[in-house]
Amino acid sequence: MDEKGRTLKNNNMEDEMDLKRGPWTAEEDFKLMNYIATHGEGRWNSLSRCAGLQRTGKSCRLRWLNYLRPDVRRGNITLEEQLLILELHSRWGNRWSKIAQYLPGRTDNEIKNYWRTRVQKHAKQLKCDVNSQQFKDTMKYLWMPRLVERIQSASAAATVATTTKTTTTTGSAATSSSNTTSNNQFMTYDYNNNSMGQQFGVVNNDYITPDNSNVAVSPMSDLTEYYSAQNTYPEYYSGQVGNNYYPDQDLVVPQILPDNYLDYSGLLDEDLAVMQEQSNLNWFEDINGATSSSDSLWNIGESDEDLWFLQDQQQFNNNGNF
DNA sequence: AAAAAAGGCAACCGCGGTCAT
DNA sequence: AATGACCGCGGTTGCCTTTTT
Repeated sequence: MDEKGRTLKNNNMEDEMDLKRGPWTAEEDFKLMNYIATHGEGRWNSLSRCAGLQRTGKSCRLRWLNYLRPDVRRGNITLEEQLLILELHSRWGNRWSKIAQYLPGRTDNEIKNYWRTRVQKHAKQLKCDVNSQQFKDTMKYLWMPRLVERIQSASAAATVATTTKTTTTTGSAATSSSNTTSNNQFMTYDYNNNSMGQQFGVVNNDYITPDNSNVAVSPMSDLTEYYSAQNTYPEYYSGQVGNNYYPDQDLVVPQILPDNYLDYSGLLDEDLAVMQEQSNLNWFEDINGATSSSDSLWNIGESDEDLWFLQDQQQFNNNGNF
């Protein structure tokens, strides 16, 4: 027993025997999947025994939830998912399980790993703590808006492709048309009007269901689904005249404003000024200096993802604004 | 080409909460 | 009410792969 009275060793006789640890074999996976297919999940310790597995119940549960479950989503974290993770983490911190509820098919483990590898890497490159205000500001004012931009342009490109494919218009006409009339205008991030919060940052429980155990994983992200929802539920959106969309005046979402709505509307020039003053801009200067030195941190594994960051920082240095 | 370092990720561990007896 | 088993969460570890030197 430990100091709190808990048993340190599991009393179950089965667990006294040699239990297998480490990576799962295909045969073990097969046993586990087969058993769950016929008997369902839960009661993991007895499940493990009955399935003929020399594993702890915990191990079986983990293997099932993080890997074998049919609705586990594979592949890279999408831009939309990245945006959601950053946003939800800013709100809830390391509540991985809670965050994972809003990313169907993604496990808390995966999100946690994403955070630890990708996000903390950026913090490291900026030579600041991942929990510091400085880094939070970087995420909020640089990273997330940039993600929105990238989502927007990717979406626009997809629309162009679709339009070109399904109409007989010329390529240039199709491009021009889609740039001004597609749903993607909804995604427009207006740096001057600072209206991002009204266009993204909305996690709508109507569209992102925490209980995804029986929901087929859509190839389309939930965020995208939400954005396109303005067509399905036009009553939530008003004031759109023709194809002209004016973010600040037109979007009306009070009825569905969710609990976890993240308000970016307060992002004003004054806020930026305060932010800059508080951080004394030292980190921007550091970045600027680093770019011209041979051991620039931006040279570390320079991918597209890292480059945009550099570009934004430089733009800020040059203009003093975004 | 080989060694070292870093990255990525699956799996494990301890803890606290809940449930069943 | 007390106890032990189970469950789920968040932190951490360790191994395999990839990148860098």
